[in-house]
Amino acid sequence: MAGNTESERRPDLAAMMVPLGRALVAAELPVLREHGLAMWAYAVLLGLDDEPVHTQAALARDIGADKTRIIGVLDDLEERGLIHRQPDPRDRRARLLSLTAEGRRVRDTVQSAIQEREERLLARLPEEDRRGFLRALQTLAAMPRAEITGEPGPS
Amino acid sequence: MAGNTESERRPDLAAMMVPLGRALVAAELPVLREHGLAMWAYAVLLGLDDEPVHTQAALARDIGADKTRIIGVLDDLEERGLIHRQPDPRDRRARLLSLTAEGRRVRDTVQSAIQEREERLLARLPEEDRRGFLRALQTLAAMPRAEITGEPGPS
DNA sequence: GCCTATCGTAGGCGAATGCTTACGATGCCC
DNA sequence: GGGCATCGTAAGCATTCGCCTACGATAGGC
Repeated sequence: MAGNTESERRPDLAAMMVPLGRALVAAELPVLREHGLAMWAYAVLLGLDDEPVHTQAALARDIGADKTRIIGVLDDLEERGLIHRQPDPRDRRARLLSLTAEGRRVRDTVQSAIQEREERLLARLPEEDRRGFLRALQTLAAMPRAEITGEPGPS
Repeated sequence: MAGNTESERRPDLAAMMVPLGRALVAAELPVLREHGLAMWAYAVLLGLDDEPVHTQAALARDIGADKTRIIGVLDDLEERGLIHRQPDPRDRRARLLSLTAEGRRVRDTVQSAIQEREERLLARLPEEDRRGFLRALQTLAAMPRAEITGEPGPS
């Protein structure tokens, strides 16, 4: 056993990760619905988080959406006063995107509610596992996709 | 700040887990295609893993698929000699499902290739994080879905 | 024996998604 | 100032997925 510390058979990472992800999303949905947000709308609020400016195309890329598919989402969020969408004076093709104060408030409220649920879940893990889990997850999530797929990527 | 060891802002679990899951699936696809397997077919091979017997409906439930949607997959796998599908003598409505020797071989080959890639990825994590990550992931993945969503479940 | 439920199979519907094309407005390189 | 690229917008297309209905065969309770 000495050199074989973790040779226990385990399921594939994806086989665990994907259903878990689905379940976590399902857990988010009621919270989002309470605030009248769809998943993509929430993703937009999160994507606008720190970035002060943005162009719609860049935002779409960031949150893994299609450029043409978030337009309706942005329309809705703008109408509800959660985001600003002003023409960029320096590039009149682009629209500057930012959260309104209300948008920030909604994002914080929703994210707090969601993460509170998540913390309740994480609390059931042993302390050491939880820390490693969160650190590893953040590390992996921050990796460029090409490093995970092993592809050479779009050279 | 003493009692606040991990208060660093972190993304939502789902926001990390879902894209990561997608990337891991994308990493699996070339391997699967090499062996002529679609994702659902691989899921079936994995689902038949240890269970000696099965009914198609139970298998579908296990791998999170629709009862009516894996029929074609099973047809194909049977035709290729990777699974057995015999009528159950004790319940002539049902079909007993099992892996053939060849099916087991393919499953092992593919899974080894997949997990080898995964190990290369995991190797980039610090040892302690990796252990906690894998343990926590297995714990969470083994939880019934209702415990994650927080729903009372289908009582 | 009847009634109800389950199994496998077939087909279809509606929503979501990724991808593509097109178009007018605009910016940038040279 | 001409050519090319990018931005936002609109529309369409093919695929996938979850879900639902239906149907014949069969089990099982009573």
